[in-house]
Amino acid sequence: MSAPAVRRTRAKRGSGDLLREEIVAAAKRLLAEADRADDVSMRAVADAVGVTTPSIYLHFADKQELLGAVVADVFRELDVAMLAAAADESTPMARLRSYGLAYIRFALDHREHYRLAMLDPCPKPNVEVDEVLHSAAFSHMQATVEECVAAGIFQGDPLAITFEMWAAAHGVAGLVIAKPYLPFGDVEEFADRCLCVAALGHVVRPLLGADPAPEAIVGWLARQRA
Amino acid sequence: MSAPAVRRTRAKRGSGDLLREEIVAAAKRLLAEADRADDVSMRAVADAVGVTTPSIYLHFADKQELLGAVVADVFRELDVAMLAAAADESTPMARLRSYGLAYIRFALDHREHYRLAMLDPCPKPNVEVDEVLHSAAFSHMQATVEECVAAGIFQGDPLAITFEMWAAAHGVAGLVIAKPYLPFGDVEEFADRCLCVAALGHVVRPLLGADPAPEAIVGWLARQRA
DNA sequence: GCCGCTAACTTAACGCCGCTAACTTGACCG
DNA sequence: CGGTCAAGTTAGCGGCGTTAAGTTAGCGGC
Repeated sequence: MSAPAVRRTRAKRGSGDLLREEIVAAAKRLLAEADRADDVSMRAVADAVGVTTPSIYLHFADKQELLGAVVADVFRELDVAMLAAAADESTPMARLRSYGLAYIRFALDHREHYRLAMLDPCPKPNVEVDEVLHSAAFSHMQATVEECVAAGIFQGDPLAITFEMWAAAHGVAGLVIAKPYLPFGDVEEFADRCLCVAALGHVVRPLLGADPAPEAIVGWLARQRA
Repeated sequence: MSAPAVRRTRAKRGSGDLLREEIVAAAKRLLAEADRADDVSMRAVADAVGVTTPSIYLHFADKQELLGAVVADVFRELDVAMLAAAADESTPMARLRSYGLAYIRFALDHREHYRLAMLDPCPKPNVEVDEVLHSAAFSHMQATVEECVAAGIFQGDPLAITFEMWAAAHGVAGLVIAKPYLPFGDVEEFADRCLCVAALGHVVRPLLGADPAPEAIVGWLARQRA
């Protein structure tokens, strides 16, 4: 296992970026196999590519940057997954639900990548990952929230509402990833309930005034029942 | 800094547990100062206590167990904080809100500890931490949710609802910890909105039937306005 | 009073890690 | 054909978690 699996042939003069892609690919594979990020060492990645460790540093400043590139690469698929999930939905609310479910499913299908992207210490914010997340998950969510606002289903600042929906989805993903042994029951249903509750909350809140106190909620409920 | 700060005197025959507490205390302090868990090394902890590194392994199997003990220790305060926050609230809904806000505030005030407890890889689930979390945060939440169900404010399985509320609170905490530079605005208000929306969602959901489809929600809203 | 036992440590070291400095090789250009 | 410089390599530093084996100090028993 420690012997260099296969010695690559040196890259042609012009293109050292070739190696860069090979490194990312190898790291991506190793990260998917391992279940902890620090089990993937620079030495292991180099070995998988068939190159010595310091060569990696010709293409990435440090390990964080390499992992950032890997995670960004994985999360580019999220865009596709979310669009595909919502392709058949015709109403904004249905799309919002599909987006949320797809987001959570993606997170659970790529736990280590999600952890690196969304659950890790952030000495310096990982620009590449954040860009991908923004352009994929976030922008779809935001656009759909804006549709909901335009349709009068939601009221308020779309950006704030998007963050709130994101927090709801992230909460489900994070909780299930961190504590998978808790009795959530079927995870997909759990996720659906959480998202549904969040969406419902946003729908109802305007009916109660801007910032409803707990008592106001109970009072409203009583009037509803009457 | 590398010289042993102060050499402790050897513990008496009966009580080696004395050192255990000193180690936890030192690790707790170092962890609060550092802002990444792996910046706290076993060597640094040993040095702070005034002992050599292997001595730690007389009391803890490995680093994870030590950090687990530290985190559990910190989270014992969460119980107090949550009770204090809700002390003046007289209705279940108000308590639920206070609990949630206190939980999020605690998480943000102890980011690294919260990360270790709730955002980290879980090769083996950290029993001690989970016990503390369960006996503090979770049991209060659950009891209050049960009150809400008893009062007819919520409907459904209290355990499931508690998990859903926990996911909401965890989502806010996790998102703000991971991406503090995003424009959430005032964090306390953001948290309050998220929790309010989740609670509202749970209040309203029974009015729409068991598992409302997106269109059902929109339809219900239209009827409400009429 | 000293003796052996063992709890409470220490010393020394292993193998891994991320990362760097300094050297070598080989493809291309004139 | 020889110089240049990108694309690697070899060697190694300091730090990490962890372990094996040795040492020291308190305490019960004779």
